[in-house]
Amino acid sequence: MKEIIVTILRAAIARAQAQGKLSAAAASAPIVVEAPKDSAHGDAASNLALALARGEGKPPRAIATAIRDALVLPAEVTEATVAGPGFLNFRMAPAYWHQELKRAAAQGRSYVSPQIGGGRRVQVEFLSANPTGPLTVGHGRNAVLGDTLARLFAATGYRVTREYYFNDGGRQMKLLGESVRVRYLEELGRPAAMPEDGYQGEYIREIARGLQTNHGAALAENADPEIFVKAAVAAIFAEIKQTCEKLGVSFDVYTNELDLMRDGRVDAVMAALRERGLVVERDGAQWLAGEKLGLPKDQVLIRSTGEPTYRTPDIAYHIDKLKRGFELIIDVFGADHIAEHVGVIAALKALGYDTAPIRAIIYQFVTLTRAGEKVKMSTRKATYVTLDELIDEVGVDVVRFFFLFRKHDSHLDFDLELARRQAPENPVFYVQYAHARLASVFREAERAGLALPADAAGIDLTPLGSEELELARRAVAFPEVVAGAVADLEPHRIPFYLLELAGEFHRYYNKPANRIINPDDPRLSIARLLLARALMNGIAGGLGLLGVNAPDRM
RNA sequence: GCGCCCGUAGCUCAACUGGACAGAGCAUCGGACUUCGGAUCCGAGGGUUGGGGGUUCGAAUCCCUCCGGGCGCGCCA
Repeated sequence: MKEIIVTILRAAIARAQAQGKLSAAAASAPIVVEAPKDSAHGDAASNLALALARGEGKPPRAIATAIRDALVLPAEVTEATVAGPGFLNFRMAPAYWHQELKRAAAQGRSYVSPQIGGGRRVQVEFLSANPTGPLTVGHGRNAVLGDTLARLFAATGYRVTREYYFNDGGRQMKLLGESVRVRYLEELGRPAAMPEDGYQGEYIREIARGLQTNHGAALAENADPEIFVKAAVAAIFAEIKQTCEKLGVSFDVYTNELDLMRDGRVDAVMAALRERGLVVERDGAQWLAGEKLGLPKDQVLIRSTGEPTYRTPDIAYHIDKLKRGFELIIDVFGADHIAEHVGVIAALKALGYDTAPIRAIIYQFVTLTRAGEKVKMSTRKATYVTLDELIDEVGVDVVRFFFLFRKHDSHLDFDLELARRQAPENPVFYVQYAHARLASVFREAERAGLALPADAAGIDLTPLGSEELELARRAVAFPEVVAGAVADLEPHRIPFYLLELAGEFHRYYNKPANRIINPDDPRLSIARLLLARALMNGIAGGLGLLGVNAPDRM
């Protein structure tokens, strides 16, 4: 639709120029066409005349009128009017919507995904939780955001690599191993002192018990600390992967810090930074020269112990990603890591890399609410709620939908009470119910001996009224919503759109006059069934992009 | 103190990235068809978009400033 309008507008500008009604400069103006939110303003609208007003030195409405007079409308467009301050509004012919509707019905749920990727390669790095404990609710937002972005890219014709990066070389790992060792000794009846920042969770004790089962008391003395670390990492990763599987989240590649350190890429980063005079030595440690990079302060790259901080491998990792030739590199992380990311990008730039392919999607924190009360989430305390527990409590569909039902910039308040409710005020069920209803209509149609012909092309859609064309218009706009969500990395637009589409359907469905199945009027019934098919494809397709089920019965 | 994000209806959040009258859900109040699923629908009240200035045809959106909240400012990640 937008393409059609842009084309005729461009032609109209040229004609108006030939008549001397517009200046030559007008041709270079970008033409923006959008679907107005209020359908009274037509099917498509352009602010072209408003945008040109300044350059042309004429009132917007006069320009709009000149353009309208120069328009030659093709058959698909029935009307072009000047409205409001100078908008050009267009109305499409019913036949246009009929054709689009048939396409949406025939293509199945994939009609919602425009093929805009062109096979370009995208890497999405997300979750990237270090194996120090079970996934938290906050990790859940990360996992669902990253996974859904990956699904969106894959569905729209990109080649996607889903990647999980974790730090297994740093101080935290030592602390983890030591925590396990302390619990292990305790299990053997030899109380030991837990390090100050040690991991206190019950899962540490379970890992320790496992070691006791397998090794008895053999690890009590002179054991390689690595044994404790490895046991912990293996056990915790197994649990993380299980939770991800439950959530419908998967990865293609796991990358770890230790490999980057062992094969010299971290050293290479240090050498390159040093070469450019970006490393200063102080207190026995190596620092990244912050001021030279426009950073607020210096940041440690190599500790005085000679071990790198997390920062240096992270730079090496991003270099690796850039070298792998992705056209788009997405980093998904929480707001607490933003300063770190800024530092990595600054370092990459200083080393001469083009960081344009890298785009960060930074989400704000998640709070849990139950009956209006905030649920405290502390790793140390017993009030700790794991992602696993959350999924068990409310189900995968609800978890995924709720995490996506906010712009990533916004704080997310997860209302457990609402999430548990299997009722209309729960948006997940509202959308799923629309799908189940539609499925039920098709079951009913079968009983009534009505079925859509395999080839939709021959179906007569002229019985559809204006209310039905409104629904069609909404359903057919879905691919543009998806395209926008991908371009701007804003998956939240999809659940919001789905809610609107489902709402419009529910309203339509509830009017007795709109009975889809009408044995007395098979022509009307078939036309409405085609509309129903398109709506069903849209809802199922949209939920599919989110990794949420579209049930036929509830 | 400095940096980033946020502030929209009583609550939780949208607003197509500068467009037309700022919209949904929850909560509150009042209603609905004897046929396709009432997990639905219709209606009502509720707003100076935190305050103030600016930019322009036009601002919730951009700029400045103040107020309030979150996160960060580790030889943790």
